[in-house]
Amino acid sequence: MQPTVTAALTRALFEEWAARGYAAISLERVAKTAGVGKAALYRRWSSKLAMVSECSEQLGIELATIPDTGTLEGDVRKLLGGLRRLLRHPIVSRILPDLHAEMPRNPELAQAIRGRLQTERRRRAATIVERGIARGELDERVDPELVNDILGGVIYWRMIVTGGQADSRYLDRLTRFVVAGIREQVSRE
Amino acid sequence: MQPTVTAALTRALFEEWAARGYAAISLERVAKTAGVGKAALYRRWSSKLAMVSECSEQLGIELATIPDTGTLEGDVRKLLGGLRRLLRHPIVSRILPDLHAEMPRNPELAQAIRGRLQTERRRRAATIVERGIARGELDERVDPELVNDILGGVIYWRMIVTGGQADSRYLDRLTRFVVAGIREQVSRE
DNA sequence: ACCGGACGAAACGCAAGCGTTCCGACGCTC
DNA sequence: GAGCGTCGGAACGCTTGCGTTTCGTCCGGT
Repeated sequence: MQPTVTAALTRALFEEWAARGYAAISLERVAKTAGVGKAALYRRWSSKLAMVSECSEQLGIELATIPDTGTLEGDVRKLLGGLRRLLRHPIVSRILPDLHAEMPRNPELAQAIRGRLQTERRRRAATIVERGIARGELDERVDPELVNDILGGVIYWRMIVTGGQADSRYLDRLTRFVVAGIREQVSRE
Repeated sequence: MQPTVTAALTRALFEEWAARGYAAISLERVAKTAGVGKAALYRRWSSKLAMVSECSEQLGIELATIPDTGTLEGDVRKLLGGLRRLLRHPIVSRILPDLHAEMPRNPELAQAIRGRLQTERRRRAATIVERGIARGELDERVDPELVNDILGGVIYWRMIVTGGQADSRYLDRLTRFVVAGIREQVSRE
């Protein structure tokens, strides 16, 4: 098993996925793109689902932990900046919506993804909220789940769904929006 | 051209779309589901793309205008409630993410969708903001675009991407969050 | 120098689905 | 009641892609 061949196949899979969409992935084209025979592919994975499931797990790994900037607003801005960088990636930006569309139809895939990407994301939102509480910036009743939805949802919607861009000015406004919302969420309850 | 046949084909297309995903739509199955010969289908649409493009335009029509509740908070809550009802629809909730994944790969489809759904959505967000300004609840510098992203993005993310549910309590908190954010957005600029 | 495993390439049988064509049946209009 | 258009159903040739198999080759270990 040559590792270079495995790497070439994995990279080719993501290219094919981004270009054609999940359902239209052809392992024939993947092998050809990788400059590899089909036999080498089937020696590693038994089917399309097996290959996709295993390779998908590499998607969310690069998400670094959020550095502590000292303020809630700084942390939020930093997180949004990281998300923007991720969603700008030409491969990721095409694969993510495809993945989300496929998950309800493919329980095995859904389990692999939810177990990895989303747990990680939730953890990061929780970290930010906890820091805010520890600093005294936030009431302890703030719901990390809602904060997580807002941090992820708005920028995902903006960049992926509507195809709009998110410049620094946009991120700044969004940051202020989110911070104000987090504070207000509890102060009136 | 029997209208009942056209209706049966259209309905069958959406069922097939929701069940299999855009790329895996089979017009053979669509015709069979509709209880119709393939000839009847191809007498109406020249290809899969033609059928999907035309039928897609029926998706966003039902979006009613937002009733004026008298307060910004009431309007926002009403809009979110309507979105929740839409996103709970079993067919819509499956087709929408599939559509968003397919749009970057299919310019013709993208144009049809962006021209209909998104323009309509933007208009509704703008209406709410304008009412808020007219009532004196909002500063006139509020950016309707950002408001639109937040209204649509968070609940879409919550219900479609993460597969979570949005109960009334969640919508109430989200409403407070959004209203607070809208106000704060400008007051500090 | 030899031997075995992984390699690229090509062909296999099979299934699905495209868009087309032909058929006989049914219903409406004149 | 004769004629025309649409209907459902079936088959057509064609392409794509699956997963398998068979080659001959190349490279690394002993």
